[in-house]
Formats: sequence, C-alpha cells, structure tokens
Amino acid sequence: MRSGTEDQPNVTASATQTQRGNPLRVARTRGKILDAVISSLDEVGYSECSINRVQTLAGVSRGALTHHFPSKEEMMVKTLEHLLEPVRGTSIPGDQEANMLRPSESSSCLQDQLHALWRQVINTREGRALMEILVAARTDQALRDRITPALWSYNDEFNRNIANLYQATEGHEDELALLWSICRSFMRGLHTQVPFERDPKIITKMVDLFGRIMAPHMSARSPRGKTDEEPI
Amino acid sequence: MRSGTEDQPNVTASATQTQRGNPLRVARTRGKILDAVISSLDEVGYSECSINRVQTLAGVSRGALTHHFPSKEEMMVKTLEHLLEPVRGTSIPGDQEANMLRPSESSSCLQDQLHALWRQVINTREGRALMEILVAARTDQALRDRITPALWSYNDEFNRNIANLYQATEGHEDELALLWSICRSFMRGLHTQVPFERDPKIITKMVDLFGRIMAPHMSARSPRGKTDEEPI
DNA sequence: TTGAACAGACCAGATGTTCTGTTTTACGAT
DNA sequence: ATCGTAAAACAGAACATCTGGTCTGTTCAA
Repeated sequence: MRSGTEDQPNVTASATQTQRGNPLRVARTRGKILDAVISSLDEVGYSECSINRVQTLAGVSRGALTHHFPSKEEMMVKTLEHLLEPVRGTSIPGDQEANMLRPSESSSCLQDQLHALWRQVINTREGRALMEILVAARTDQALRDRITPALWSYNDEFNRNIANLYQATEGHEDELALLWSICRSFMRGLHTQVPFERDPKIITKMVDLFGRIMAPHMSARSPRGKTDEEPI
Repeated sequence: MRSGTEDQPNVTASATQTQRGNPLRVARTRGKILDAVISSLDEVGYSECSINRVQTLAGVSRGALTHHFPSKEEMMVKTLEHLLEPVRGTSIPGDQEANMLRPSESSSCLQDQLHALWRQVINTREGRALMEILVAARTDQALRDRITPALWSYNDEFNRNIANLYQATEGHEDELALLWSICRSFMRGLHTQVPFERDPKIITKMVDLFGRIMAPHMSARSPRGKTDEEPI
C-alpha cells in the first residue's frame, strides 16, 4: 500500500518513461509471473494457486513478486486484465488471440467458428484460468468489485466488435448480443463438463449440435469493404 | 482409515440396524454438517470452505465432524453425493427437488420449464454448491476420481428419466441426451455470469431466448400414458 | 545518489490431520 | 428389569505445515 494501488505501469504498452528507468526487464518479470499464475490456475485451480507456487513456477523471488503485485488480490486482478487484453482495444496487432472474434480463415460457417472459438480461446490455458478467476470472484466480493469494471469494459468491446462481424436474422437485430451471451455461457458451462466426460467426442458433438441450432439465428456479415479474402 | 472408507451408513435410508446403534441422531448431525458445507460453498466458495468454518456453521465439534467425515475430500465427496441424491433412484418420494425433471405444473412449454429449472434447481444454494465442487474437482484429481462415478450414475439416471418425459423432434431422437446436455451446460455457464451482470433481467432474457431457440428441437411428452396431445 | 527492481528472511494466523479423552447408545447376560 | 460392556458418537487439544503479508537488505540503471 505504499504506492498507488491502481495504476501499475502497463506491461503491454511501451512503458518507456513512466517515472524512473526500467525498459523491458520489468515486462519480462511480469510476464513470467503472469504466465505462472495462468498455468497455476489452469493446473491446480484457484485455491491452490498460492504465492509460493507462483513464485517457484515463475522462477522469481518473493521480493520481485510482491514488488509487482503487492497482494494476491492484485495479482488476480492484473492476471484477469491481462487475460482480457487480447480482445480489447489495447491488443497487440500481431496477437493470435486478438482475432478470436473474426471469422476464421477456414470458413465462415457458424459451426466452424464456434468450434474454433472453443478450441482456440475457451478451452485453453487462458480460458480455463479465466474461468477459475470468475468462479472465485463470485464468492469474493473484494475481488469481484475489482474485476467487474474490466469485465464490463470487455463485454462492451466484445459487443461492439461482434456487431460488425455478425448479424442476427432480420427482425431480431437487437438480439445479437443476447445470442452471443448464450454462446459464451454455453461454452463456459462446457468447462465443467469436460473433466468428467467419458467420451471426449461428446464435447465436440455438443459444440456441433449447438452450432447447428444457433446457425438459423445468426450469421457472419460479409466482410467485403475491408478487402478480406472472401470467407464463404 | 480405521473403518471401511467407502461404506458409511447411509443417511437417507432408514439406517436402523447397520451394526451397532445410532437411530436418527447421526442423521441430524450429518445433516447439519452437509447443510453447513453447502452453505459455505455457496457463500464463500470452495477455497474458503474450511473445516473450521463448517464446524462453526454447523454447530458441531471438531470430533463430530472428523468422525463423520475423516477428511475434507471425504466431506466434499459425500456432499456431492448428497446433492445428487434427489434426482437419483434413492430419492425420497416427497422431496421437492425429485420432481425437477418433471414438466412443471404450470405449463409444459419448454421455455417455462427451463425457467423453472433455472430458478428451482440450478440457481439455488445447492446448485451453486455443486458448481463449486465441479470446478474444484477439475484441478483436484483425487477428488475428481472419487466423484466421477456418482456423476456418471447421475447422468445415466438423468438421461433415462429425460427420455420418458421429453422427446426430440422426429428424425433426431438420438439427440435428446445431447440436447439436454447443451441445456445444462448453458445453465452452468450462467452461474459465472450472474455475479457480474449489470441488469439481472438479462439473465431472464437469456434463459427465455435460449428456450425459444431450443423449443423447436425438443418438447415435453404428454404425461398421460402414451396418448400424445400434440406438442408442437 | 536516487529510486526502482529484486532478494530473502520473518511473522502471526489459518489450514487439515491426528491424537487422546468423554459421553451416549444398543444389546446381551443376569 | 437392570446392569455391564463394547462400540459408536462426540469433544477438544496438539501437531506440523502452509498461507499471505510485512519487513530489511542488496543490486541495478539513470
């Protein structure tokens, strides 16, 4: 609580001259820590994602960790914001996840896009780590209060982008955001089914059938106007 | 590890003469403990659901708790099995949750039934507690291995019942289980959205729209014998 | 020389488990 | 009927371990 609790130097942006001097060394350290947090959340869950585990996995000292993240709550908040960055405005152009909303290169069929969303975004280290934080924040009001603004901002950005890339069937244009919320809720729920499913193909079948059911209600906009190479 | 680790006297059934004597006193104690576990999971989450909190909330001593549940893992396993009981074969006939799968008395419209499922089963203390255990078990292999059989058994029973009460549209009869898995996955995912939603009505809207989308693919069987009274 | 970046020790408190006692209950012998 | 006994049911202390937070140093770059 010695320094401002809310405006740590941004790691992704070029923090060239915040106050004193630390070029990209802090970015590497913070990156290692955030990566260790994500791995820990994915592999052992929120309750076992302890400071000791993170510092060991990241290969940094306790001092370094506490310097960058004064508290565990701070660590989780910053991790979540880090996880949400790729789809926000602050994303790096070359980032792979930044294109998650864009119709995949292979096909613009909704089913294929949902499959891609599941495989490349939701069912990943990052996706599972995010889920852990969301579930933990439900019962941790302090954490929830701190991550809610980022989630709202993310959600707004998400809906803004999605309206440019997809459209609901005519007469139901106002339902597009709701439709996508349903898609995301379905896939988050899938997280709690995967570990217990006998046959992994069931998950694929569920995504596939879900896509078939949703397809009549929404579709990708044709992206001509941005000179994309024609999806369908 | 002094007694058999797998066959504690069943609490729901009339444990009249298992080996020695304990009539309904143990049922009350176990009930208080299980209730405290459920409340703790719902209110403070898995990571904060400690032995101390449970024993305090239940109003029982440490000895009583460890007597009935020798380990925390055992406690969680038994709690999950307790949560899954109402819809299993071992359910008490008068239990309110036992009828969760049955078309509600109000209407047999799928949307209304999904709303009832959400309000009366999923979005409840018990539903949220179950979610906490499922999420925790993802990263806790020992716990996962112990609850998986109960989940499979529950799932089989679920699908068996659901086939008697619902039907997919003709030509897709084999998809009924998959359709219901999608419904359940969607609603589990909803758990992670509720705490962060600005307007609670959004959740209702999502359930409603989801029901409208799913309705063409499945419907309730008429409960009178086999004489269908035309669902669609 | 200044302050950020890092290193590592230290702490009070909480965690889950194990342990030894005490009470309660059922049942069999009298 | 009652009394003794064994085991279940319960009570609570003690344990080593781990948690997250705080603290004092040291290194590094401007």
